[in-house]
Amino acid sequence: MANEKEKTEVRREQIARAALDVMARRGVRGLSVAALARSVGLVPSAIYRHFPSKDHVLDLVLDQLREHLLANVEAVQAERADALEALHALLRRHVKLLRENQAIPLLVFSDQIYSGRAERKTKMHAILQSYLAAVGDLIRAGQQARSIQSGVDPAVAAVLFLGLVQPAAILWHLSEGGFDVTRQAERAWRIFAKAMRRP
Amino acid sequence: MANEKEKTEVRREQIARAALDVMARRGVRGLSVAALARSVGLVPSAIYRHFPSKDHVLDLVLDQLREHLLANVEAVQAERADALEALHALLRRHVKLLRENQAIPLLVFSDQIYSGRAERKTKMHAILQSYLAAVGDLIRAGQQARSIQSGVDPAVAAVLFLGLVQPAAILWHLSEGGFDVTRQAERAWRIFAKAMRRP
DNA sequence: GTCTTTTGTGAATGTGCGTTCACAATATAG
DNA sequence: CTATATTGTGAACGCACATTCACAAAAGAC
Repeated sequence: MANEKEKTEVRREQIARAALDVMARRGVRGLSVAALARSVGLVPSAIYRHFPSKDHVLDLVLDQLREHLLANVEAVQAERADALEALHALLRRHVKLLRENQAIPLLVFSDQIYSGRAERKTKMHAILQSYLAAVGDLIRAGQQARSIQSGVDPAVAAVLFLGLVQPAAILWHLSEGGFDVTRQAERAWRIFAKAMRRP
Repeated sequence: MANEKEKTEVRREQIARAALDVMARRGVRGLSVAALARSVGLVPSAIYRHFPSKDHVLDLVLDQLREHLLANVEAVQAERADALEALHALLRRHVKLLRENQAIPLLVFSDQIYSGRAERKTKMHAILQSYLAAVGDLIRAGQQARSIQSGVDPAVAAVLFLGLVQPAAILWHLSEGGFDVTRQAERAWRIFAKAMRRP
């Protein structure tokens, strides 16, 4: 079935990638070991050469997600001096990330997280926390640089920042791709920025 | 097992209620027919006296959700003249609804919706759409009454309104109830209202 | 080249769970 | 009070699916 043998490290990446693809097409529930293997061009049992269990595949996906999110934060910090502009750029990157990995919202909200092993719930929580902390720091920096109002609580605003995209992502899935997330995020940003910007 | 026989209409309500309870405790994946039956004090097969399938239980839960959401909108329309105050009251009711039915976010985001029968996904979409439409109408009314800025797109703001709560609800679940949704919603509202209110 | 390790295969196992069905108990109608 | 409909029970069926295992093939070491 496999065209050729591959090193485990290569396969692990392929499998994590395939997991996202399968979930994007068939939903989280549709991610069976069989479907996963088929998508990579392997036989179900071969998955276990590279992962001790299906759970560990999702763990790797989550690890990659965390790295991607934090890389986005670092990138916008490096390329934008103004905090509000950095946040705006981060929002665009966030939307791009979700558009290119449509399964992410499905996974993040899935009961694979909430009913699964407690460790995974903890891991997901940690990912969100570190992202929120980074966004909060960005906002705090903006307040010190006098470009963001000092009255807003950075932690509160960071959570609201997530809210600029989250409902839109849900709508995008419910509408089978008919809802324009990019447009919604851009317009919601204007509202958000209006309240954040210092007069 | 059952203390006594009950009419189907009573049982259906009990079962729908129990479904939310079980999901709140064990997650959506933990909602087995067995767990559901046990929670009502029945034997698994008895569920099928009142519902043709487990799917139909969730359908009823969704129907009740829609009614509850729309009832909230009508209530705040009746009790508040000012649109922004009505929206604020709606937010509080929304938070209360989620706090009293902790399983709602889990269900709404679950793959029971996204990987299940297409009809349920459609139904969920319709529920969200009608809620968003109602919120949009509220905002439009506020614009005509000159209490809300005319520059904002009501549809965009309605989606953002959902974003005031949605990430908070996720965090609440991830933190095992440690995150204060009410507080977050209240403070996020101030930011939101600042951008919406007419100067 | 031979030996060892790594990767892939196909069949089999076990389990959880939705659903069905024949039968029992209770309520309702006439 | 009797007949019928409604509701509840326990056992059994079947299916989807994660996981295991003995064996095969390719890669790497020496």
